[in-house]
Amino acid sequence: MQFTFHPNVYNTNPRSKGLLDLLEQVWIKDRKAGVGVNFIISGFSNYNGGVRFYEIFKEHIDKGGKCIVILGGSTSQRLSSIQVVEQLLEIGCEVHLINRKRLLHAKCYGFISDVDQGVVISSGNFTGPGMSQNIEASLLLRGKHVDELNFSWEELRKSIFSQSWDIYSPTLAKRLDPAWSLLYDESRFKVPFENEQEVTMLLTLVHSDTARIQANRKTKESRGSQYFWVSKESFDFFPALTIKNKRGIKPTYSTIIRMNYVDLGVIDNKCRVTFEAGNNLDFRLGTGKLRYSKLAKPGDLAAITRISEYEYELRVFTKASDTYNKLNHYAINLIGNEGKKYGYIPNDEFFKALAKN
DNA sequence: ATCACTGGGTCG
DNA sequence: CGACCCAGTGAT
Repeated sequence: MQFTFHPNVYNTNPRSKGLLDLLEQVWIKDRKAGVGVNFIISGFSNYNGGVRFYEIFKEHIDKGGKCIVILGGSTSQRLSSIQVVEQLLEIGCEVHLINRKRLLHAKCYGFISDVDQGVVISSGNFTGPGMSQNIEASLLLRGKHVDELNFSWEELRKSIFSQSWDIYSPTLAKRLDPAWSLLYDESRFKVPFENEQEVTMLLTLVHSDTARIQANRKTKESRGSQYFWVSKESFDFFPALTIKNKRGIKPTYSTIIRMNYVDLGVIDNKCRVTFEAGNNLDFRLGTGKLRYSKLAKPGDLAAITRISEYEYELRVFTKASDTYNKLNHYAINLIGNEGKKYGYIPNDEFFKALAKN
C-alpha cells in the first residue's frame, strides 16, 4: 500500500515517488511479461504519457498477455490523441473511447493475474504532465489490500461496458471509423501551446555533459555525440516523442526541436531529443553545436527555455556568475550520482532574472 | 565530420 | 536493476 503526492511533495514510501513509480510497480516490477491483464483508465492521454511503457506492454502482449485501455474521447475537447491510440493499437492493446458530455474523468491503472492484482487510483492522467510535473495524488494497492477492498478489475470492466455510454473502439484497419474523430492530432504545430508550458528547465551539468564541449578537435575526447543527459521525468517538457529509431535494435523514441544556442548565436533546426527506452532509459538532449566551444564545464547551469511547442533556447551560466546563484535554487530535484540537479522556473521569472544583470 | 546507436559503468 | 554517467563505433 503506497500513497504519493507528486512531484516529490509527499510519499509514504521514500523509495517510490510519484505516479510513474507506482505504475512501474504494477506493470514492471515483480511482474512476469505475458501473465495477466493490464488496465488503463484515463480521461486524458497523450503519446508521452505512455512512452515509458510501450515496450513493456508490447513484450507482455507478444507473450500472451492483454492490455485493456479505456480513454476519454471527444470531437470538441482534446482528451486523447491519435498518436497515443495508434501506438497502443500497434503493440496490440485493446482500446476503447468513451464519448460523453460529462466526461470520463477517472484515472485507474493496474493489472490482474491468477496470483496477484494491483490498482493505482490517481488524479494523474495518462499524459506527460500527469506523470511528472502536474501536482497529482496517487494511491497504490497491491495483493491482499486489493482483496480487502473486494475490488475486481473484471467487475469494473463489465460494469463500464454495460452502461449506456457511447463507447467507440478504434482499429488500425478502419481509419475512417468515427472513433478516430474523437481523437486530436498531436503532430507538429497541431497542438496549442499553453501558458503553463512556458517554463525553463535548469540543469546542472556533469562531466559526461561537457566532455566534448571542453575537448579539442581530433582528440580522443571529442569522439562520439554531444548530449545533455536529462531526467527521465523530462518527457512533459518536450513534444511527443513519436520518432522511432531507424537503424538499431534497441527501441528509442525521439522528437526534433529547434534549439537556439543563445550564447553562440546559432540555431539548430534538427535538435534531437531521445528517450532510450531499450537502453538504460537514458533521456538525452542533443547539444552538438556546443562541441569544442568550451562554453560549459562541469558544475555549470544550463537553462533550456521552452518558447513554443517546438522552439527552445539554451543558455549556459557558469558557477561564478550572479545569474547562476539566482537560478540555482530552482534546481531542486537531485538526480544521478554526480550531483546533478534540475528544476523549472516560469519563463517570465527567468527573463526577469536575466534582465537584472 | 557528425551523430544515431551501442554497451558498458556506477551507485544505492 | 533503475536511472544517470561515460566512452566510444560505424553509419550517414
